Amino acid sequence: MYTSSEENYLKAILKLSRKGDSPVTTGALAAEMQTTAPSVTDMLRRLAEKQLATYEKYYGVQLTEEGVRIATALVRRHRLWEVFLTEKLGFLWDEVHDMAEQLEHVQHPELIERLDAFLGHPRFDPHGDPIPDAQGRWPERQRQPLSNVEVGGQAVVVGVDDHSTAFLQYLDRLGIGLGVHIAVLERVEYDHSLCVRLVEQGRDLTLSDKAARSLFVELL
Amino acid sequence: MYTSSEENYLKAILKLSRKGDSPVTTGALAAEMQTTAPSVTDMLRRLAEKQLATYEKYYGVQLTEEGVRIATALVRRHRLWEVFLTEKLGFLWDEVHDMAEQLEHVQHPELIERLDAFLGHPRFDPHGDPIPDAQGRWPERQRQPLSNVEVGGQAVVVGVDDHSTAFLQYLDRLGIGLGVHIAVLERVEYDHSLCVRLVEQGRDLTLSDKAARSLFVELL
DNA sequence: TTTATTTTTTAGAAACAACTAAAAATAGAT
DNA sequence: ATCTATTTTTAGTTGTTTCTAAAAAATAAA
Ligand SMILES: [Mn+2]
Ligand SMILES: [Mn+2]
Ligand SMILES: [Mn+2]
Ligand SMILES: [Mn+2]
Repeated sequence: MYTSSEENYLKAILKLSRKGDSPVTTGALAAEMQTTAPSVTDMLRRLAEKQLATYEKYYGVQLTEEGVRIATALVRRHRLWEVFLTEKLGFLWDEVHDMAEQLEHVQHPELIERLDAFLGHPRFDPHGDPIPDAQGRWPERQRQPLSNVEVGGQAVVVGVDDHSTAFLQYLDRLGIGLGVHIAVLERVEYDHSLCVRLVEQGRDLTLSDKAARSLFVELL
Repeated sequence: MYTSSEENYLKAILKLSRKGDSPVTTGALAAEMQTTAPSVTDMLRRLAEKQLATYEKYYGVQLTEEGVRIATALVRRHRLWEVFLTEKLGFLWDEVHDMAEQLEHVQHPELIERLDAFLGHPRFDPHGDPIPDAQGRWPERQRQPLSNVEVGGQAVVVGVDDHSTAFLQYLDRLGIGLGVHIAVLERVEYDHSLCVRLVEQGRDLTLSDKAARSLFVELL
């Protein structure tokens, strides 16, 4: 129905507008898509032409209802494939994104619902990100950065804000992953770094403020 | 590395040349790819340029070693995905080809080997077609059309020559699928149709010559 | 061996998706 | 309000993949 390139733009526009920056600017999209501003302008005209977005010159772009529908379905496909790759094929959470970027474009009316059932209808992906359901509804979960938790508080890791391989592999080496139980022991006032205890492993370690702000947790 | 279009042409050239028509002609490729002769000529030049095929004007095309390697890997990916779709997601054998056509182009160094292991290293796909191994070797099986089996002979269905939805759904309705045990009861001389018994179901039926020639069996 | 038919290639064009360089519009600062 | 800096759009180009129409080559027929 739509090209992979069009779909990637729709997904990027949805991501940026859900982050709050709406309407989405040409420059923000160029940065997100790692391309140039003229390429973005071209595509925005095509998306508007196809009624997937409303585009006003020098102002920005917003998805139409149909655009949101398609972009949300893409996020659903991307994240379900990520679950498949980790749960069924044994890939690590830092390895699956690039494959999912390709798999999400596979078109078939029934495929993704079968995959969803095969995976047991997961609500969150390997990075803790919500998976929209078949109707486009997003599961909600009250999560916050670990850096917000007060000293003495306890929480469970439920997501990451930074999806880079470097950060994910660093977390692996520390023994931190989704579901890990963390107790905040101390906050260093000098650089806001955090001393925490991994409750299950019974191991203490120090996290930089940058790392603590990139970890999402649910309070206990 | 290569575009989906290039990969599709490589796969088609491999298919036709394995069928015996080598070198492959522009016309045969145009028919196989459902496109026009000029499009084929263009692509053959590009494939030759990239050392994936040797192409001589007005003569035909042959894959290079690298071309064979890539095309064989594609067939492997296509057929492993077809196994996944039937075995794990519960699709029927007439539903999986179009999805596999898309999935086969997903690029990743480890993905297909992980999928192969997850599926238990199958050697044949849902249509009975051989799945090349990671080194590009094709499993062999001495199979023949059901129409060749003499009266009184017994055989097991191991493949189909016609992959059309119409034929596959017709077989479903008859109760014929891979692994079904067939006994040939009688050959009608008039139109070469075949009276057979489905041994497990204990049911007798008549197959046209066209159908019997499209069914591959292994003799018992 | 000409002639006619079929097949294949060339020529030219269109749609898509990307780019660089230059012009235009907007936003920010004096 | 004017000038400056940034952002965005326009213009022009490239590469890919497809097509139709016309020319050229190969094959088949007379
Ligand atoms: Mn991802
Ligand atoms: Mn993810
Ligand atoms: Mn197939
Ligand atoms: Mn098959």
